[in-house]
Amino acid sequence: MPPPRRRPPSAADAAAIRRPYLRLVALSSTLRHLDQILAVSLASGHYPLDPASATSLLLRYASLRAPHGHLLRLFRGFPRPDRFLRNALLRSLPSLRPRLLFPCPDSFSFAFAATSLAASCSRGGGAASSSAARALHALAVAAGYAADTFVASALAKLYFVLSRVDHARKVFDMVPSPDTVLWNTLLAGLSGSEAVESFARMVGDGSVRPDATTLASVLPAVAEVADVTMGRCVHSFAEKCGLADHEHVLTGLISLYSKCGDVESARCLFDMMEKPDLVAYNALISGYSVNGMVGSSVDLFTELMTLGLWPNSSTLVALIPVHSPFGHDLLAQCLHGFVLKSGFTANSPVSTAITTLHCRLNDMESARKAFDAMPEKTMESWNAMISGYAQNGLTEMAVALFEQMLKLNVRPNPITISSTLSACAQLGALSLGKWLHRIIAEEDLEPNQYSEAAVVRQEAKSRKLVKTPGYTLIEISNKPHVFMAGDRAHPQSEAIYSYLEKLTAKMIEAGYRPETEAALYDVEEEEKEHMVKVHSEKLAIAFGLLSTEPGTEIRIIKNLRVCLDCHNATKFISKVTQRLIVVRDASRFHHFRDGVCSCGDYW
DNA sequence: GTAGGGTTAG
Repeated sequence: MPPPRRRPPSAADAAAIRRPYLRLVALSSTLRHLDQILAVSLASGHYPLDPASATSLLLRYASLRAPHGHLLRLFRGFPRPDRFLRNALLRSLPSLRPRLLFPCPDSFSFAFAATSLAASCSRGGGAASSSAARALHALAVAAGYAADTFVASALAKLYFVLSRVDHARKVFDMVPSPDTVLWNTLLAGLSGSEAVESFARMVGDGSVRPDATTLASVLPAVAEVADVTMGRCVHSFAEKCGLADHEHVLTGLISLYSKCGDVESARCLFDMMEKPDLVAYNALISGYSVNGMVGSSVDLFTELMTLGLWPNSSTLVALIPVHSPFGHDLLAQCLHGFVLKSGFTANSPVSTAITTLHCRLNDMESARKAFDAMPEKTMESWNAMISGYAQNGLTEMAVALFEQMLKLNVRPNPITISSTLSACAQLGALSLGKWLHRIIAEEDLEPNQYSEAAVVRQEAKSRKLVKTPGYTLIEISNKPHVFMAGDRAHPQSEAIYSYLEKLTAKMIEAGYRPETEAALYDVEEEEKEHMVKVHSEKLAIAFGLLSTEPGTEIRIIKNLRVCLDCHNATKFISKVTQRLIVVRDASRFHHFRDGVCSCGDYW
């Protein structure tokens, strides 16, 4: 029997089914549900749908991540789309379709257009996106939407994504009465003192109320520029506003206190959280790591894994102890193993941290493996590997990698250049060094900026009220031991000094002559101290020799640059004791073996 | 039937 003929639906029919239809669409939780609704509409002669139903169907498809082709086909099924439907498609597609703006774009159109352009830019759009952004901005201004806070915040965000802070500020300045969201956009986009100043302006202005997003946006900037006192001020401000319990604000505060070195306060806030999420865990893990508490950081990592939270790249970058003064061979292997197994190898920041870690442990083969495994190397990746080679005395490898970088048309930055220059100097590769200087002069790598940087560093140093005291760290059976110059605080102090005395006699026999004070030049604070004081490196090495079996490698870490006399003495110590001694000082690694140092006496 | 802003790593 043929199916009964249906009469076409009247306007009254359409209105009657719209409400349950919209409800049905809103309740659908899978693409399959939506497909079924669509199929029923077609079969029952209700297609094409009215624009309102079509809009909700399209947005629901988009929110369930339907393929973009599907969204486009759906859209094209409506011969006369209204502005709602056009706006819905503009919002749902991942890159800007300027044609959808016309005719008669409204404030929704501009806000959606800016948002989709920003999304495509953050996925790696280049210079073309910048001109598209300016064109969109000009259209919005011409259409009279420059003062609309919704349009302005979307446009400002777009410019921030494109790193055009100047344009973003202009967008903000065009709005006579910015609302909280627009202020928040500005605060989130600016960094450091600029953000802090704008925050002060916002609060001082008094016309808008800061909310949790305001604080969450400004806290990273406060942490960047401020000391712990200002951090506490912002914290009490948050408390006064009743915003200090908000999860994101708490996370920002945890990060702030961690960066100021107050890990205890950070932990307190973390413990206040009802159910800390991954971001909160990451903030505290990072806090522990940068403050040298690698054990606590690993414990917290274990805790989050036990809770079934899966780490992301930030977790691993925070966890990998590239700042720790100690070597962590076993931890390095574990973490590298985890990165390999969990598929983070392709993540550049993670693999760069792994590269740096291996370089610091002088395991250049593993470092190179991690480096080579990165499908997309960032500037940081190149710099990590090049400076790793340079610091470990593999100067030719450093220069070769630098050349490879240039061949691949990757532009070096000042850090790359200075690492390579230091390698050239060690190699005595004068012509290559000169060539590099020419590159510096030819490319918006002004040689001045290097000398300026040096002046700034010097300035900062001389202004410091308390100079960093020199110390040396040595780890024996997983326990750290710290020595200062002339230190007698160590429980085995007596044994260390008497051993050092005997050792010095042997060294003198082998030809060692202690340097006199006059021979020292350009030295760090500790070296200026009176020569009768025994430098911390010598104490740490003597302790290491005493505490380990013959033949064991000695590995020490000095926070300042190793002095001329200690460098010379260590050469003799390696010879008379037949030990490999690895010293990491403030600028590089030194491998002392049989009276010779890998740095070739250049450091 | 449609909007804009956020916390963590380097």
